[in-house]
Amino acid sequence: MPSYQAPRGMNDTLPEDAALWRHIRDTAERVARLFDYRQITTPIVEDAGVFLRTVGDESDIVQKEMYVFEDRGGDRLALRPEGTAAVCRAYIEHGMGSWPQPVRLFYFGPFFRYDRPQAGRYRQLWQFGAESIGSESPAADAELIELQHTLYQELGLHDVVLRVNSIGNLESRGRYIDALREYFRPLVPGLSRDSQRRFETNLLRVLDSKEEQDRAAVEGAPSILDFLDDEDAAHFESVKSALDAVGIAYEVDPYIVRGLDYYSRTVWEFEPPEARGQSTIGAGGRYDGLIELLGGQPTPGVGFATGIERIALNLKTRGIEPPEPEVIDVVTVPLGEAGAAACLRVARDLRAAGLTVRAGTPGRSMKAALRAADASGAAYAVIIGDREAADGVATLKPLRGDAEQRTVAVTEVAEAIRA
RNA sequence: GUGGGUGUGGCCUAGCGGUUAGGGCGUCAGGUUGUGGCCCUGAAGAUCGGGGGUUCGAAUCCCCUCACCCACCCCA
Repeated sequence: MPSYQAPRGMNDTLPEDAALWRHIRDTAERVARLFDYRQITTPIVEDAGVFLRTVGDESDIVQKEMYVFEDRGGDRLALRPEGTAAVCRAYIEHGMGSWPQPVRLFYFGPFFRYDRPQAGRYRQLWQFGAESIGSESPAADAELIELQHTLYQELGLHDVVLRVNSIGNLESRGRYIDALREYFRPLVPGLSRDSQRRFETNLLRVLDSKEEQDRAAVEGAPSILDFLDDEDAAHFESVKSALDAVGIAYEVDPYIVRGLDYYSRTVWEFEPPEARGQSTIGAGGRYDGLIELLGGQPTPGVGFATGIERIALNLKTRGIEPPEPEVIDVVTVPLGEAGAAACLRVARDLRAAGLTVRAGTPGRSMKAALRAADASGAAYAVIIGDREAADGVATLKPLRGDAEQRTVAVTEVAEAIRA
């Protein structure tokens, strides 16, 4: 019988990565609080309609990446592929429209996409996201971008590049796509094979082509920014001004196209420099029509999501370590029966004093026990054999530096370590 | 979903038709009487991802399958 493996595209996060993950999560939550965003936790499963209605029938997420199943009661449920639609569902369900607007929310949790796995792309992925719902103001867009930017700065990802764009509203986007099609149509024979296919299946993706032979055609293509109406253009200008005001560097990239249908106006993404492949570390945008699609009152919103695995990957490649790695203060070395009992009592007292204590395994030789204690990285070994136990003392042995070991009363080990 | 690459004890890896499948790291034990880090010795641990086939003989060749990686697609 073959032994079990984790499901494809899903990973165990091992203890060695726990501190890094905790650091990312703590930083994200702390930064979110600095902007007065409050946490919302929604179920991992939603009615499939929440995503089917909002993400876009044409999108890959709906077409082929969603885990959908029927429960025993016959309801069609989906493992959530993204956070925004679920948060909006909660906004409507809990009447947040009558809260002070905008409602600022953040979340942290697992999401699921039935993709073909690749480095940085998983079937279960963790995201941190923030949403500001109820404000049409460009100030909200800029606030989210600033929040996200602050997060990366706090984590030490100083070199990530911010690219922003405006994709206007549905009508102007439609006009743009028509114009783009007309522009490329005569050029199709000269395009790469991939781009010829994209011309038919996903026109906007032609703009993303990395093929050298497409470059001239792509560079001459019309820009969506020239198709924005006055209001959308003014909105985008205000977002950029706000970013300028707080000194956040960005690059306007008219070729950014967010994957989800519900986006309008501002869209953005953060990427490591020189990155290829599954490299986008986090992305966001405005989704003014989304709440209405879910049956709520017309309500504007804007938000972003960032991938925890991709952040972790980038921190690792830059050699950034969590500030507080897991440390052991003390390892006990119990020798003999009386020593073992005394060790248990001392360990309990040390833990009560807030020290991390690894209980040494009784029955090992002292040499073996001390080898293990040393390898653990602990600062001290507390040795209690029957000899010490009889006298009510412990041998406190510093494992780092060159201080001498000393004998202290079992009741005073914590004080001795603190001193 | 499409195309390509990889897969040897927990980790890294040698071997690429006939080896008791070798090494390093790690783990455990020991180097005399209760004291670690270096060093030394020993042990456990691999049906060579899984299944099938070719062959007198396969980790080594072929097929299928699974997983990971890369590109596409798409995206966090």
